[in-house]
Amino acid sequence: METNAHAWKRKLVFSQADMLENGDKTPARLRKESGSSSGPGVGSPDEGPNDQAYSRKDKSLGRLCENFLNLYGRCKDDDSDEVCLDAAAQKLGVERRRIYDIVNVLESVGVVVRKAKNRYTWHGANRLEETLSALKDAALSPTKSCNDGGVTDLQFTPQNTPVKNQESESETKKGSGGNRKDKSLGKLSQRFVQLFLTAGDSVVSIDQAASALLGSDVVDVDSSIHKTKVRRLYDIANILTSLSLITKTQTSDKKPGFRWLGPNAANIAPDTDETNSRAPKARYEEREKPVLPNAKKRKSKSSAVTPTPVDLELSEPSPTAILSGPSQVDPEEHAQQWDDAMRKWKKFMEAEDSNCHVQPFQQCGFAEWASRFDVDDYMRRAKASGPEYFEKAKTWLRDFDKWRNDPNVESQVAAYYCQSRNPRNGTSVPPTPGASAVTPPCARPSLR
DNA sequence: TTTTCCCGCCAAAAA
DNA sequence: TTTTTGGCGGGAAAA
Repeated sequence: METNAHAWKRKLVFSQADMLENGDKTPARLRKESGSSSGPGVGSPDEGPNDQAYSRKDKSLGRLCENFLNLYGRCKDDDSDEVCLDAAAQKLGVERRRIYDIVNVLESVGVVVRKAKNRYTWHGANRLEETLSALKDAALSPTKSCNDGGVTDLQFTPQNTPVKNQESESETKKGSGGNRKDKSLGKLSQRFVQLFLTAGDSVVSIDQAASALLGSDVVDVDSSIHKTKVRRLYDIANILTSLSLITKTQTSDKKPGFRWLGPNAANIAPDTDETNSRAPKARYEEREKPVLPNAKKRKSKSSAVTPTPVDLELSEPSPTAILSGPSQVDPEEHAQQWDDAMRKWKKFMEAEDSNCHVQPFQQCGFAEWASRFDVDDYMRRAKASGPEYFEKAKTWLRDFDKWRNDPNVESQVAAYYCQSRNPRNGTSVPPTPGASAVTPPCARPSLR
């Protein structure tokens, strides 16, 4: 627990320091005098060589999203669930542009919903499954537009043009006629998620996803349109990763890819008309067409800001727990799921089949369980159950978090599996370099 | 070298 | 018109 708490604190303390340091509109990243990419160097001439130790991980969309979740996912009763983009940018110490990226992806899965200009409503995980269900439904019923049901428009243009035809090579030029919304990050995110929802638990490679989202007629992986799509997919993936909906992994041929960690796709019931009507209202609906002709160029008004220190006093909840908010699901129900997963795990251990693979991780249900476990709620209950329960729970949680947060957990699980199948020695050779054999944490102490 | 992805320009859309 | 939104791709950090 301590460790974990410290990790979170460290992360957040760093963010705060970072905010304070970069309060001006200039990114901490050093811009070369010789000029940035496009356009005149807008960078800051006064930026000295003194800001050293820049690490772009600390600026990543994923990290930023985590901070965003911390900020809005922990609302107490007296807090509003309204998200103001300006305030968010200010509190997080980033340019408004980055907030748009995050919010668009969050909106695509129903975590927030646009309420008005510059304002969103926070829904956390409340609508997640509904949204996923609607997305799955739309993916499976190509003739049905999600628009009808109120869920974020996706997969089809307002004219119901199938995705595959949306982007032909002719459309590659920026600003060219194609519907801008069709290329929006939010929509792309939904289509990306749909790939997982309809593909079972298989790994989706980034190239594969880019090709799928571009349409079957664009196959050249080196084309600029493909590269652009890949860039966007990384943006989206980082945000979805921080929501614990997906995790980075590799395909069988060592290509970068992602695996679904969210609610088990197989368990997400296709949307019915009835549920659809309750689906979150989101906004990629057709906006009124502007009557005005061209807009004007404008000098980039950096909305970055002088951040105000925000109270990010945290314990150590996981982003998923934050997202889930208080008591979404009975923790005892989760305990049951965990025990089931453990039982299945043991069965795998005893099975004759020694085909060493990561499947046990998925099939036992650990991934799903981990993504749904409400740490905050569980720990609250543990505390209420008495000091001895609380101590046990803390110990267990420390192990569990260590296990869960390890990026190599799948290969570790596989390693453990191999080890247990291999009686030759007690210290197995992990199948994946760098992975050490670990056991999943033992059964979670039951409360009262 | 390749992969990852931050960053901010600038155009579309909205007010 | 001004302001908000967000597509896009250069190019640098990280692997």
